[in-house]
Parts: sequence; structure tokens; C-alpha cells
Amino acid sequence: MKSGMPAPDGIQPARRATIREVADAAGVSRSTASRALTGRGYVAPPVRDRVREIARGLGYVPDATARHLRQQASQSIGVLVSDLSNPFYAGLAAGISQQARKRQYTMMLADDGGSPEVEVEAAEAFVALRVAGVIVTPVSAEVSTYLARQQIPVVEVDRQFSVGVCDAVVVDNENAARRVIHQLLDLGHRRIALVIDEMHWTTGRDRLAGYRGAFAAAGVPLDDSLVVTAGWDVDAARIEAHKLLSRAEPPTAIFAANNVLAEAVWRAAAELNMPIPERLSLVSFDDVSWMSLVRPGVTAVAQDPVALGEAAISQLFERIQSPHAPVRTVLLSATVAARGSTAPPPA
Amino acid sequence: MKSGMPAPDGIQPARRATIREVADAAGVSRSTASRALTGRGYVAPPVRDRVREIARGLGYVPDATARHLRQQASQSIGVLVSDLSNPFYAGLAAGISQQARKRQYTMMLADDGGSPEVEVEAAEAFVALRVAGVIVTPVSAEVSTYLARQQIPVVEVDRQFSVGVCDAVVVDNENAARRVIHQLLDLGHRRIALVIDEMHWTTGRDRLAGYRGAFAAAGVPLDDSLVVTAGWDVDAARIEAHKLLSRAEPPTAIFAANNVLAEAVWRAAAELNMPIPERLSLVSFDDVSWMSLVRPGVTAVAQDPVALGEAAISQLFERIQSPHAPVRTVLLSATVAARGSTAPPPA
DNA sequence: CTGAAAGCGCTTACAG
DNA sequence: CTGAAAGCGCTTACAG
Repeated sequence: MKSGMPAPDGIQPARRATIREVADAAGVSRSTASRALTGRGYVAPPVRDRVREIARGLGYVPDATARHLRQQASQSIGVLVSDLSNPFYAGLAAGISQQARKRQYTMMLADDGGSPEVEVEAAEAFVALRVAGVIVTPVSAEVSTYLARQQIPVVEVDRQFSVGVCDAVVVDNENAARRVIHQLLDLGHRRIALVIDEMHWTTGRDRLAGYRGAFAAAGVPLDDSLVVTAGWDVDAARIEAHKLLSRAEPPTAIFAANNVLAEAVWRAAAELNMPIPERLSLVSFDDVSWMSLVRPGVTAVAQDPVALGEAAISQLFERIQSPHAPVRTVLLSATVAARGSTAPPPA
Repeated sequence: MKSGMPAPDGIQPARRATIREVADAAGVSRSTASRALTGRGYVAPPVRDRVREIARGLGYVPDATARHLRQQASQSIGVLVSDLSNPFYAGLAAGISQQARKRQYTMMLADDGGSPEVEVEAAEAFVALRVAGVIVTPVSAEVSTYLARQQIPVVEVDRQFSVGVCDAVVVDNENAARRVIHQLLDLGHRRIALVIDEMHWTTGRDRLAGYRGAFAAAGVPLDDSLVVTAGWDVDAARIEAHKLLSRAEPPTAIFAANNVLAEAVWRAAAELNMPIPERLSLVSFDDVSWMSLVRPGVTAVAQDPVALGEAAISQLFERIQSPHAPVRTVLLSATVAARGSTAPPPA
């Protein structure tokens, strides 16, 4: 390469164009340039067109942070989920992203890995950025309380920690769980285990309530040893499921309270060569794609995370528009995708 | 409710605290308050502690947008992916989110749904927000060109459109594809189909090259009718696969160029009652969780999207630190997860 | 050791 | 119909 050649970078302007440069180039004031560019306030049409033309030529992109600082209102929302690698949360984020874009909002996303501390930290970052609102799948009551105190509209989705304090969009966990257990009881199952992550959050509590409710409605006594808490890790849960299925009197059916637990049970059954549904019936809460790829397919409560995300963002925008409207909890119902993983218990 | 009671909202301060209020409450200037809070510049220790105490008491959260405006540097990055519902992209985003948090950066995320127009729009929004850099799984050459022109550091990940123009992190598609096809040839397969989304992007082009290369190396002639372009939609691809498998002389093995196509082939084979691997061997590029849940498991090239995301963000930060360092392409190798979906061709 | 002043890039009443 | 001025909430040389 010849020396003395201009560096390739030399071709580009050193800095990004500001409204001042656009105004100067157009021979108008910054006020006029601003009016021309935003379309707010009057400016003579020919002037408007010239300013816009010049802005385009300079590759001018208005600084959104400066605009938001001035207007004291931001065009972005914060989203806080527990685990993007879980298709449920990924679908939720996808639905929110989609709708945010349609409304010209950008989305700040954080994956808190299920940690309450990380969740609050991420919420603080959102507050610092002055987001217009936050959607969260909470892992403790703190996030929503904190955000509410900071005057930031917040919608809890999937789980609800701050009932009555902030808006929420959740599915009708209890009913869906009841329906699915009812079907197992109808098939003749009596030893139906519930493999669940935990039982204090609304998701766990309500799915457990549905499970219990179905037994009560059928007048079937319930064996508490069949409710096993298996946490959030697939491998740990798989070991729990393995133990459960190795008992002297194993369950004839298992209700897995989420897709991770269903995967754990599925793997455990395979390890033990326990054919589904001949020796074991399996039902899952949360329908993800592998459940229709395996043989037999897994009967599952289908939640439609994308729709859940869309409902959450709709609620958030309503809240931003009407800060003083009464707090609302939106309850979405779920359907049951019946597949081949259930059958009458072995004789 | 009694009238005359203060509205619940009345309890909270009308506005968020600013540094001015912190300074006033502490009886110091805004300059001093700023120095105390940021830790930059000197301030007497007792004063510092008092200011911080008061800030905490007021629930003061500094306005990051104002800070960034002043410092002309932002602490967030933009991430642009094609489809969050696809576990590959979700894993990528998860890896990036993780690392961003560790470095105290926030992540703006947009799902462009594979549309070049949406992708450029989203990039414009990132420019407006003055992100420190962007990571993108590009669907056209425009995004990176545009961002480069706007002086925003950009890293292309998974696919590479702007070779030599911006940094990239990709996997060694050609080698991985060659290895996997080589294994099929070794098993005795000759009619090996390639089901691919498209063949112009680096991913498609290189996987095709690996496929071709393996045939050439083995001296086996290649039947071009066995390369079928199936797009991005599972259902459309399933129909293509169905047609392929229904030919008079169907392939004895299929190499699906990504996880969506593998799912399509899997479903088509099930519809046709074509046992895998007895009648059809299947190999996938991209290993996602269902592939180890089905029986037989699907042999797949494993890319580790989380690691890919982490590599991309590392590269991005290096670029932010050294804007004039030579452009770099990082090539990650991939492993093959051998499972039960391959066998010698039927006699 | 601290404070007054300037300025980041915008928008918006207001004056003319 | 347009421009000068003020100000959003910060930070940072600089003066004292």
C-alpha cells in the first residue's frame, strides 16, 4: 500500500451529524430544523422539504436519548425473563418484541437466570435508562415493588407476586391443571404424581391447587408423597423423577408442572425402559415443540407464550396511558393438546 | 372509603429525585454531589458518605440517558436476531445477555423475523439510541454497511455478509458439513440429500460446499436433484421433504442444514412411516434439545449458540476498545453429536 | 477541597 | 412564518 494514501476512515466524517449541522447546512435555525424534522409545529413546506433533504444527505439520525431527556419520556420498554434458553420465555420475548416494534418502541431485554438479586439489579438498570415500563416474569416480590416505588409501570407475566399492587397477565393455571388431572382420573389412574418446581409462586401454587381440586372433586384420596418438588435444573429433576419411578409402588401417571420437568420425566422413563403410555402416563404443563416430535406425543397444557407476551405489552401500554386506572389481572385460559402419552393404568 | 383521604398516590413523591435534589438535601453543589456519587474526582470522605446516604434515602437513581448524553458514550449494545422462537437464536441472545450483564451493559434486543427491511429499521432505532455497538445475525448486507457508515461497531454472527468490512464470529460450516457427510458416505450411502434453506448466505454456501467437498474427496459423483431448497417455514419444508421422500428413488440419507429443516424431515418421515435409521438416515446441522429426546436420537453438528454469543460480544468489546484494529473473522469449530439416526443404507 | 459555568443534542413555549 | 432562549439531568475542566 502506498504511503500518503488517506486512511479509509478519512472518507467518513469524524462525528455524527447533529441537528445543528443540518440547520446550518439548510440555513435555518435549530428550532426550524427541529420542527421540519419532527413534523410538530409549523414550518413552510418548501423549507421543510429542504431541511429533510439535507438531513437525509448527511445521514442524520436524531439522538433519541437527547430527545427523551428533553421530553422526559422514553420510547423503550424493559423486559425481564428468567431463562431465554427455555422456549417458553423465548416465545414470550418474541411476542413482546414483535408488538413493541409495531408500536415503535424498542425493547431492553435482560435474562436474570432466576436470581432475585440479578432481577433487581436489572430493574435498576431499567430505571436508570428511564424506560416507559417493564414486563417481568418475577422471581420475588421485590422487582415489582421497587419499580412501582420508582413510578415505573410494570406488568407481571406468567407468575404474579404483587397481586393487587401491579397489573398482571397470567394463565388460568388452576383450571388447566384440574382438567388435565381429571382426564387421568377418568382413565382410571389413582397414583398420579405431581412433579413441580416449587409451590409458593402463583404458578406452582395454582397448578398444585388444580391437581388437588381434581382429586377432591372425584372423591379420590390423595397421597402427599406423590407430590415431589424437583427444582429448575433438568438433570437434578431427572434424578428426582428416576427415584420416583423406582419406588416400590411407583405412580401410574405423572403430571409435570412445566416443560423442563416434563423433559426430565421423559428422560428418566427412557433410562428405566418404562414404556409410555403402557406403564406410565405423562402429561405436561406447557406445550413445547419436542412434545409433538417424540413418539408417543406428550399430552400437554398449551399456553401460547407469544400470545401471553402480546397480552402483557397491551396491558403495559394501557397502563402507561392511564396511570390511575384500577389495577388489573388478565387471566388467559389454556387449551389441552391431547396426544398419545396417556392411557389407562397397567392392570 | 372515607372522602378526604389522601389518594394512595399522594404518598409517593410526584417526581423522581434528581441530582439537584440530592445536592440540595446534602447542602452541597451539584458538582460535588456528582463527584461523590460517581467516585470520579475528589470529595472529602465525610461529605461523600453523607451525599451517598442521602441519595439512598431519596431512592435516587441517576439518569443514564443524561449521563450518556453528556459523556457521549452509551452503556448499551444492540442485538438483532432473526427469530427468537428458534432455540438457536434464543441461545445466542442468552449468551450475549449474560456477558453484557457481567460488563454492566444493557442489551437492546430486536427480532427482525428474517426481514431485511425490518432489520434495517431496527438498526436505525439502535443508531438513534446511540448504542455502543451492535451484534447481528444479518439477512442482507445492508445492516452492517449502514451501521459501519454510522460509525457504530458491528459484529456479524452466525452468517457473514460483509466479509472484510466488519468483524464476524461464525462456525466452520464447511468442515463440519464435510465431516458429517463423510460419515454417511463411509456407511455406504450414495444417495444423500441436502435439505437447505438457501445457498447464498455464508451458512448455506459453506454447508453446501462441505457437502460437495465430501463427495469430491470420496470420488463419488453427486446428483444435483438431491439438493433441495426448502425455505424457512417448518410446514413448507415438511411438504418439500415429503415430496423428496416420496420420489421413485428416494434418498437413503438426508442432511438437514438447520434445526428447523431437521424437524421438517423428522415429521415427514413419521408421516410416511419411514423408520429412521432403517430406511432413512438423518443428520442435522445444529443440535437442539429435542434431538436427544426422540428415539432414535438425531446425529447433529453441535454449534453451542451460547458460546457463539459470548464470542460475539467479546469481539464487539475489543472492537469498541480498538476501533482501528484490523477487521477480524473468528471461526469457531463445531463438534458432531453422534446418536442413533444413522445406519448403513437399506439393502 | 468545592462550586460556578459550560455544554452534551435535542424540543418547545414565546416573542416578533 | 421563524428564531432566540431556556431547559431536560447529568459531568467535567477550571478557578479559587
